[in-house]
Amino acid sequence: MTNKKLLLIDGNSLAFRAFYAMYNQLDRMISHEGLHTNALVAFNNFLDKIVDPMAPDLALVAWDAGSGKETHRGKLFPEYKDGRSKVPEEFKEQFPYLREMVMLHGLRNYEQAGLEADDIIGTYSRMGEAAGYSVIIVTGDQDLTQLATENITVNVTKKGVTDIESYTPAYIKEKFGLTPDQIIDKKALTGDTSDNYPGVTKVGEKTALKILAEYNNIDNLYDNIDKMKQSKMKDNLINDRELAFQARELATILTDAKLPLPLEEMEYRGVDFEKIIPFYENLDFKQHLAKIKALRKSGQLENTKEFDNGVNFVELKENNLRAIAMLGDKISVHIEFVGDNYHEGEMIGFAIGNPEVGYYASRDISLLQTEELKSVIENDQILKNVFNVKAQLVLFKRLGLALKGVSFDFMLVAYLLDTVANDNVLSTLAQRFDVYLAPDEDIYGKGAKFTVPTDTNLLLSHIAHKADGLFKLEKPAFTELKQHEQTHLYTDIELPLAFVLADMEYQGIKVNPEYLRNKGKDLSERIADIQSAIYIEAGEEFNLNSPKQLGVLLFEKMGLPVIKKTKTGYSTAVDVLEKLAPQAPIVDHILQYRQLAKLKSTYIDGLLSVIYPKDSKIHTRFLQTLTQTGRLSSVDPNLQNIPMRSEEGRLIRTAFIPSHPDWQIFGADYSQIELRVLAHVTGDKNMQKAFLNGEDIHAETARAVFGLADDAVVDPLKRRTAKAVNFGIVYGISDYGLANNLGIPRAEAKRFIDTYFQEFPQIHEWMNTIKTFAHEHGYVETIAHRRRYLPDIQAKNFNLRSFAERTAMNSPIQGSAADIIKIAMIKVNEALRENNLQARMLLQVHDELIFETPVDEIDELTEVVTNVMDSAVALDVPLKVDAHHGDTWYDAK
DNA sequence: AGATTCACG
DNA sequence: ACGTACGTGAATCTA
Repeated sequence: MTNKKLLLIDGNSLAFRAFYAMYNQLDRMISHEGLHTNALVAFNNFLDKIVDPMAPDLALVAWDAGSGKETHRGKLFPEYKDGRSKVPEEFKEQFPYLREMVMLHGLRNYEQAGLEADDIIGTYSRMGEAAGYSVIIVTGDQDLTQLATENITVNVTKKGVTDIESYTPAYIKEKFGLTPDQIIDKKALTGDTSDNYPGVTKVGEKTALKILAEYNNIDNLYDNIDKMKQSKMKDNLINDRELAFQARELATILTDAKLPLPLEEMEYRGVDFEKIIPFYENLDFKQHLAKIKALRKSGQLENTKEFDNGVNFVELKENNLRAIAMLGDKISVHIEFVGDNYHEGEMIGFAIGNPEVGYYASRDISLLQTEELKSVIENDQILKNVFNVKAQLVLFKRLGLALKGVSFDFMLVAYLLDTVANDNVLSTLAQRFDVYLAPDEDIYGKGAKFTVPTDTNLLLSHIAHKADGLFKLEKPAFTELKQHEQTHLYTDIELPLAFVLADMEYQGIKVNPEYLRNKGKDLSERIADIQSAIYIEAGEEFNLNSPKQLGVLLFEKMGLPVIKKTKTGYSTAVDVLEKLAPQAPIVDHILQYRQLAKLKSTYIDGLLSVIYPKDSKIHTRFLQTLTQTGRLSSVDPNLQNIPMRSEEGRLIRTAFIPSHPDWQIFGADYSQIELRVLAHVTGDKNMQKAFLNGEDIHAETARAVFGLADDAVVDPLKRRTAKAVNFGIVYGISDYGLANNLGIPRAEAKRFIDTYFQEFPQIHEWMNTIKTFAHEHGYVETIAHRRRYLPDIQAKNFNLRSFAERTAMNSPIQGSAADIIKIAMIKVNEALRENNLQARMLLQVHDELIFETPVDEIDELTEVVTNVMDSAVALDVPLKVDAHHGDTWYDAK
């Protein structure tokens, strides 16, 4: 059905692009022999990513012979290519290697005296077309688009060498309104500065397109030039008539050159792995060598013609559904969906299977709902490998299925192994384990150009490869997990938590859009009022949302003192504006404007835009594998930063309501969890005693730091100061930071800290111990062995190193608190089920859990939730939980 | 795409 | 002497 393929590559223009695509790497990419390799690396990427997967039947890389002077164009026009800047030495030295690389990738090099690469390509493209081939041209030179026909596609690099724009006659028509032939006429009129031939004076691309739209070609143009209305352009056209016809000749690519090499001699042979290894070694292509090694190990290098033949898959159809039952008790499952948001992203295909039996894949998602598939998906005795279990759980829920038996989630394991290197992308995470999968970008393109391939084989092969990759990854990933002593963390915390989170997200939280809309109207009016007041006070209108324009007004026009600067100019952040407020009434108005504008755009408009009309609910996604500490984060929308601190903002919470009548919102939060964790992990007896006695910890800290009697009443300022010190300790204290926060001199801050450490000596000791541990091991751990690597702990740069040290102190605290609430969530969910409660957990906000519940369950729920939470993990200090409920989230306080 | 600002724990 | 408080996400402006 598909034609045989002839691939023609414009070697010079692509090599040139390759060189400049990685020009910024020039000094970094030097082989041990001192050879620059930037163009070689980029060209090799092009061959790996574009040519090898395409597997053409015939392939040729055409090169220019000599400087261009001896070519037929040079003879026509002696100044041809004069004035070209000299080819850089660093580029020239890579040329011989380029040709060898081409050969080792199984393509033929070709050049011929008197011809340029484009003439070779022009001629062979016509020969190939005549012989019935689909011809694919790849070049960096847009002029070659003149060669496009129904059977000849011209791919022109846009950026770098792998980002390509495909020119077909239809595309050229759409883009320029021209036929491929008219590309030549366009060039005749505009000329070519880089090849040093002029066209018609003052005619550029725009004018040329206009002329051609009217006259079709330059023959017709000059036949009718007398009838053209008098204009400067007409004079130019008449004066430069000769130049135009000369330019046309120069721009015309030969399609009938005499070329001795017959098509049959261009057979594409694929990569010669034997010979390319020493070649890569010589150039220090470490990445590529690793890739080959991995392929060889997995036995994929038997057949060198097919670069990628390791995964067998069969398209699943109605008539072979029965085969699924024969896969056995261990499989990979993967539903592929579009975008990040699995609540709404379109499911475009799936694969299921294992290396022993093979893989079954289909675009037809409804096949998953057949009895044959359902009985496998929902069977918890059939163990499954997946990537991102939470996403797969939600996708299956959307299909009415309950995925069970998941044992290996590569995304979760990879995150636990190294939060720093984690980018949540299967193909890149797999590389760390020497498993090579095509990046999604290679299959779908990226950004606005994302498209699901129409080629079913290509799509299903990609998905099947993912499923297969999970099998290759399982063993090495689990081995490392065990070495880290993180098996418990994975099996008993993160994996079960994913199921809990999937339920919460899928359940969603109900929102009252009416409330938000009314609040929005109110805010709009008030924002408009404040805005006009500000404009009057400023004496001009400007963009209030622009810190830059605001800075000019406040600090230049009004001459207010500059308190803080940012990288780009004056800071206009709250703390700065608050200091300026007494000096000018406008500043206070700006602060009001900022607050209301934030509420309107982020919380009113933002939330309204993510309510699902179907159920009037918001379905956030909790990112389980993102933070460096083990906390969750929440996106689309973020429901972990709904306003609370200001009353005006807190009212937003009124919009969050139960999904049934006679239900309420219920919240339970840990009190001072991080300080309790601090008391536990440091073993500090004084702080532990405060918690064991149920003291107000900040007041107790104040008594210690200010040397007050045990029963002394603590005034609010001292308590506030002590609270800030406590926070500072948790954040990995420094006198500078504390001084800044409290607005006190550094020396005073230092005294607070010194006294604090005297009063809580084991905290001091622990801070030193943990920093030493980080220096020695390069990472720190939580109570559940959650690990955070700190590569900067050895940095020479003071800032980087200090930051790493503070992180070493903070992460075990913040991370252990995260461990605790995660364990609590799993246990709470179990307890709800065991107690036959209808209440549902909806949100987690780091130290609190939000539920919706029937009113008549509230007493029991309070009992169950607080008990489970405060006993989730046994620490050396008690955990305290407070619970609240009300008709809306706002009222649950 | 990066910087700034501000919302939360 | 150095000069940042820890962890996040969204909206907006600017280049």
